[in-house]
Amino acid sequence: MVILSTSKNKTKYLILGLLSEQPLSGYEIKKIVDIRFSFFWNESFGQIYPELKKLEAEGLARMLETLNEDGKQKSSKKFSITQAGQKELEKWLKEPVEKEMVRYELLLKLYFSNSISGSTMLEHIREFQIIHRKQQMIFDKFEEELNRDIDMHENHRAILMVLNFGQKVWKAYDEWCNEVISIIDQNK
Amino acid sequence: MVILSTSKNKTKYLILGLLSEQPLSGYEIKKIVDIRFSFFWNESFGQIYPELKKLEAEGLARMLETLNEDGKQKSSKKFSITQAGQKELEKWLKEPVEKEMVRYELLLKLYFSNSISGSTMLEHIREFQIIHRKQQMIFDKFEEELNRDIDMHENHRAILMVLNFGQKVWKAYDEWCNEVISIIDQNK
DNA sequence: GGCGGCATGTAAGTTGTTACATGATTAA
DNA sequence: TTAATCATGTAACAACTTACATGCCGCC
Repeated sequence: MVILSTSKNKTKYLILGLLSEQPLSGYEIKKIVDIRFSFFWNESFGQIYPELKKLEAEGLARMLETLNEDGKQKSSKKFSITQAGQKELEKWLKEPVEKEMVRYELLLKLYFSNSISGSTMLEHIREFQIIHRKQQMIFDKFEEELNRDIDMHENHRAILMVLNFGQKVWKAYDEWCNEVISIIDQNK
Repeated sequence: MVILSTSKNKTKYLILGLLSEQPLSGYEIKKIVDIRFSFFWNESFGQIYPELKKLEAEGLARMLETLNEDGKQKSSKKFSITQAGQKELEKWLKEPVEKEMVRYELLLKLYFSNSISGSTMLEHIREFQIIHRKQQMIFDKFEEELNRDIDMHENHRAILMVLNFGQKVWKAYDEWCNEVISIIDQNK
């Protein structure tokens, strides 16, 4: 039995990465991923909460005081990163990037589209285009925001690069949609 | 308890889709996915073999004769699609496309790259670029091949569109890499 | 008083990966 | 004859989703 220690479990590093910026609760982590990362990452509560527990047990994260000044229980449990956690994060950041994982159901359907009518396929592609155009508007808004208060995040420059990836790839999606739509339209 | 029947299990449809073109064995399915679909899909043996069994049990696929003319056992088990299977495939093809799923570890690392040196990040991006340039050459070769024997597959046109998706998106990757590399280089 | 958002958490199920076992055939 | 490739399969595990339970808080 060969033991391989390639760092799978990416949830761990996502959480450590976010905690390295500021203390956060599980709920806040989920919100950030949904809003800012959704175009290249996803996580569910079912992964985040257990992982936070595990990180605490391993000494990579620490739960902050859960009492208010008045002695009452706070509603949310915030976690901060420990030194060991920061070290673990940096170790992962230096490791080679594993192949991204993608699964485009649209392309699968298109590949097999012989079995259905062109107009059905057309609908699928139009739907794809609409959804991704909405995301493009979100990119624009976020980029504008970032350019306005330039020092909101110290990792401002890196965020812009990530955003730019989305912009470029989503633009490619859009152009492809236009091309494919016109091809299918001609052949109807 | 609410039962929702959105067709998850995509392996099923991938197999049905491939079988709708020609009878195939599990091994051949895996090969096709690895070679032709790898840029937008993946499957492992651990999914394919059990799924084939299930499809047969459900009457959506049928195992072909496993004896040669000389009465000896063939080494591979080929499956063909049944009428019920073809119907099931078409049903799925008409259903709305579910959101594609993507996970770019590179972007996650870039987002958190404050914690590491620019040169490490640069290496990651160069590596990403190299890997994807190799894929671009594969796209080119496959496209050329398709344009040569124009009737090799009856779904020739659809395949070209799928390929074109890869071409466009991979080009966007490449341009992004160049930009990001030059930005990081300037700031070193 | 009820609704929506905030907030934490888990149990059950599904999906997907990996390592391993096994054996046939082919090419050097 | 030995290594590679073809070929099938499964068991154990890891990852991930989903539905559900629970309760707070503010506000209309």
